[in-house]
Amino acid sequence: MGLRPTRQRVALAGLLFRQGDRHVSAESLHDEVTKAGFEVSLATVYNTLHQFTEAGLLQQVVVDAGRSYFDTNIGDHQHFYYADEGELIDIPGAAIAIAGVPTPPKGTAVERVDVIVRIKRA
Amino acid sequence: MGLRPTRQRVALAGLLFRQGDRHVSAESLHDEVTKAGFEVSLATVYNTLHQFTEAGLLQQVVVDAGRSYFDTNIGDHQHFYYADEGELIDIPGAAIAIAGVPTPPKGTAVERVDVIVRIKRA
DNA sequence: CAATAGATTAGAATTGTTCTAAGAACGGAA
DNA sequence: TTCCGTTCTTAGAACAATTCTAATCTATTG
Ligand SMILES: [Mn+2]
Ligand SMILES: [Mn+2]
Ligand SMILES: [Zn+2]
Ligand SMILES: [Zn+2]
Repeated sequence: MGLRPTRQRVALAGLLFRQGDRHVSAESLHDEVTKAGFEVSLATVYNTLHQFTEAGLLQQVVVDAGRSYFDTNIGDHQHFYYADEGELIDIPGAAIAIAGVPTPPKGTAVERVDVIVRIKRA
Repeated sequence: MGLRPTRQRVALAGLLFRQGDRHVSAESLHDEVTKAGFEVSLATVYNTLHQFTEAGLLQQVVVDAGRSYFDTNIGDHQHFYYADEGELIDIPGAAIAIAGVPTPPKGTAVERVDVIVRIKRA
């Protein structure tokens, strides 16, 4: 699965990786690439985000039923999720310590431990 | 918001709370209630699951883009998620210890900390 | 320069979820 | 007990997020 540097993929990669760490939804990235003057369908944005994820360039973070983000920060870290604003905020991996994860069921291995700290207007 | 014991709600509550702890999707519960001989629309199953959640009888667990479960175990606990089988397995709350959650942004407070241990065929 | 295999794209289809408005149940007044 | 305003309930329709599929494009090989 060699990813060719097509017009669509180059445009999306440019937006995703130019600046620092980003949390984007498929929809928001599609808006962005469209406003930047490129013609890319939303389906292609999804395809590309999944391909980049599979290639290890992105991480997918699922926060709500029917709402997921793609994260350019692929290092070990966790998230605050502020549902009122639909906003994801990074928590450095070093900050949170998770102890006591039990042995997973036979025949399986731990792939990733996701922590979402749900926050609310106080 | 007094919930009336309607035919639909009584049927759903019966299925949800008869046996031990359960993780159901709206779709799977709808199948179940239909097979049990009741006529309840899928929209009503969603309504009811959300009402029960708001009433503190259920917890919603979001695992994948477009896949969420409702959990009759409302105590403090966490989950293994076995994506290959779409299966959620409880981890007792006492097992996992989470330390070092940073202070949330000003004006917000922590509502809940969700931990999902994603497991894979080894 | 074919011919072929593999990759790409986006429209269409599907899935999961929420909204809305018509009807049903309730409670108070007469 | 009947009427009536109010609140609650339900499910069809609408919507939103995501995935599928097949037509098209690209690369590779002879
Ligand atoms: Mn989105
Ligand atoms: Mn479902
Ligand atoms: Zn992040
Ligand atoms: Zn559970």
